[in-house]
Amino acid sequence: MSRMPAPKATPPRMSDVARLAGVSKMTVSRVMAGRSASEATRERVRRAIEELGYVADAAAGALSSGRTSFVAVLVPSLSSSNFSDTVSGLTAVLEPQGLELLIGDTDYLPDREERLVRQMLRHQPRCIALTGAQHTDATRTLLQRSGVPVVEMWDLPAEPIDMAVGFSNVSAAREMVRYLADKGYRRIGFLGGASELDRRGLDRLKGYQLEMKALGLDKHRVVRLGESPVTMSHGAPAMAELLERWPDTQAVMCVSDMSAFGAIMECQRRGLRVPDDIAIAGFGNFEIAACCHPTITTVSVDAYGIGQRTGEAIVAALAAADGERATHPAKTRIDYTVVPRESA
Amino acid sequence: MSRMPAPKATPPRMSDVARLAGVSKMTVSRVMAGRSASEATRERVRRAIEELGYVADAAAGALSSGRTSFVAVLVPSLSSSNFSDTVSGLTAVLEPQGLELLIGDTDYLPDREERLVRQMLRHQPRCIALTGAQHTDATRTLLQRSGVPVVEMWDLPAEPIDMAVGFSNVSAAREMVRYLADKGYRRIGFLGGASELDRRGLDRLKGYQLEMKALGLDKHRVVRLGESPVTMSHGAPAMAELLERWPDTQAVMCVSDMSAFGAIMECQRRGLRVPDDIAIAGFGNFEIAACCHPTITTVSVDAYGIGQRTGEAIVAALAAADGERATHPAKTRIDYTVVPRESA
DNA sequence: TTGAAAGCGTTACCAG
DNA sequence: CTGGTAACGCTTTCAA
Repeated sequence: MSRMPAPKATPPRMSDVARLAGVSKMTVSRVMAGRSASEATRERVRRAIEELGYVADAAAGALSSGRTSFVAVLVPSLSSSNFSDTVSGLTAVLEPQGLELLIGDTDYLPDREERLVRQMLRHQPRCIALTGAQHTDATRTLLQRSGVPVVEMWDLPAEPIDMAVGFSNVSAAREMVRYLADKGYRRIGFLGGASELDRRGLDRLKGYQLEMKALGLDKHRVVRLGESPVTMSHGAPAMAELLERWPDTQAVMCVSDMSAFGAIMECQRRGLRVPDDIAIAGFGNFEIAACCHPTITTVSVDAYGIGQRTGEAIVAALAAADGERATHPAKTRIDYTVVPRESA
Repeated sequence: MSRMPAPKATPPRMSDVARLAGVSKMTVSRVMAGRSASEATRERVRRAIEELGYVADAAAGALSSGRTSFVAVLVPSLSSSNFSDTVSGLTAVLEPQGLELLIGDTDYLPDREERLVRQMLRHQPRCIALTGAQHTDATRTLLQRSGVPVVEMWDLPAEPIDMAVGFSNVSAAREMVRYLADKGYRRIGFLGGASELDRRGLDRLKGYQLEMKALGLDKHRVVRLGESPVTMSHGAPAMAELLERWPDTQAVMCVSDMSAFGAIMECQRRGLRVPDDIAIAGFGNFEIAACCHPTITTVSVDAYGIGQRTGEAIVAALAAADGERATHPAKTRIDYTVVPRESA
């Protein structure tokens, strides 16, 4: 098989299509945009497009019309299933609107977020969706000046930059503590909240501490271990350390189902029965929580739904920018629920 | 907190920066590109940019220079950790080159891939990375005509469109069969390969069948269940069916660690010990395979490495396009290895 | 329903 | 080292 001599010449332009169809560029443009044109013309143009394999240049269109079809999304980690689910939810809502996602992975690093925001801004996105409410000052200034609508996801900051779609990680964690306390557990530990960069993890830790205190229980059985994103392998050593320091612990709450899974594995290795000898709870309702043995008691958060609602907020914001007096609430609260399973 | 009256006026342009710095647009352009300019001028321009919060318009730059900094990547599923790892590997190599990823999720649907390819082509990407070698005719034509270099990942087709970075899923599966046979297992089953759209899954099934036949063993203990992406929940019912139909099975090979995990859970539920009563092997070396109990014997594939090598292939292709006579092999073979663990 | 001309904001190219 | 001018490929706007 010989490599083709590259038919690269130069890709066809709209003017080429126009010439072949015997019409003006404008008519081609109109046909492509689905605007008024006689059926006959339309057909001729379509045929010319097909024959030449014409693909319109988005940059030229954007420059000329002054608007792109980009929506920027920044998540801390694409490999966390909850964030990729959020991206799926966003896609589901935005794609039918003809919007395209510009996806970025901040790796939980505020500086990286700043770099990415600057980079995406160069593409004139119609809207930007960020994860969390923690941003560098430069990022805030950048966003402010750009005038691009911003949605913050996965949290409910007191003062969103613009809009927010999420829930209180503090409250969610408190609810889990109450669930465990209701079950009769008193000596409850916490695994996670290690990274200062993962605000949501820290908030869950804070929720644990606040509620334990409110219940008059000891809130110091905390092992902060492992960087975000939280993976399964973090759970085992953290659990080991916790058992080392507080052997009489009755229940352990983990910052994520991932670490809860690792913790359970560690218990099995030590011959501890879950939940008979020690109860373990997770957070996030990842697939594994329902599949492993014992199944993991967790807090279920609709990650895909966060994406959908964010998508809706974006669509509303764009409509509003188009002058249509649409009002979208600045904050959209997402439900979460404690899901009782076998492990706690 | 009152909403700002939108300082949207109109974002600053390069000409605004030029005026404020007292130089021409061209000088601003040069400074931004890091090209020759006296230190004094450079500093004045930088200050003006800073003061105005100027962000260059990528579309205008692309139109003018005739080149973007986009690289398009299409994966079947962003929520599969192996593909998001590949994306990470790509990012690691391409970002330092000033290239930006345009990420798309085909959902294992060839038609969707075609739509996405067309959409990405509108943005004039410098290169396109696809997953697998199965594409619609229209997709191939589209790519061919565009003249954009293409890298196919995760497979090694006989005739790549342009370049390929991957491995033979057939061979990898055969190797796992040999491993199991060497361990003394004879009645070996296979779980997966259900979706006609997941070529890699089908290839693993084919590898199983070929090698079983080569070894003179019965290759019919196959349960094809569950659509791609393969999730944990697919494993349990598939395992149940297999045990129902062939109760004397000694070992089971799964199309993915995800289904292997589900299968193991099903065994535990039935009181079957793994591997004493039945051995189970996975594919992919996902994190769970090393963390669960028993740990899962699997085929390790360097997903991140596929991304890196693809990134390198892309960089080479771009250099070649720039006239630099760089030669990059059309096919890059990625290693895989059977990882013996507890489950088989 | 269709067409011609005028830009959109940047960079390439050539002068100075 | 710096500046003017002419594109880049499309859509807007205005006429016909």
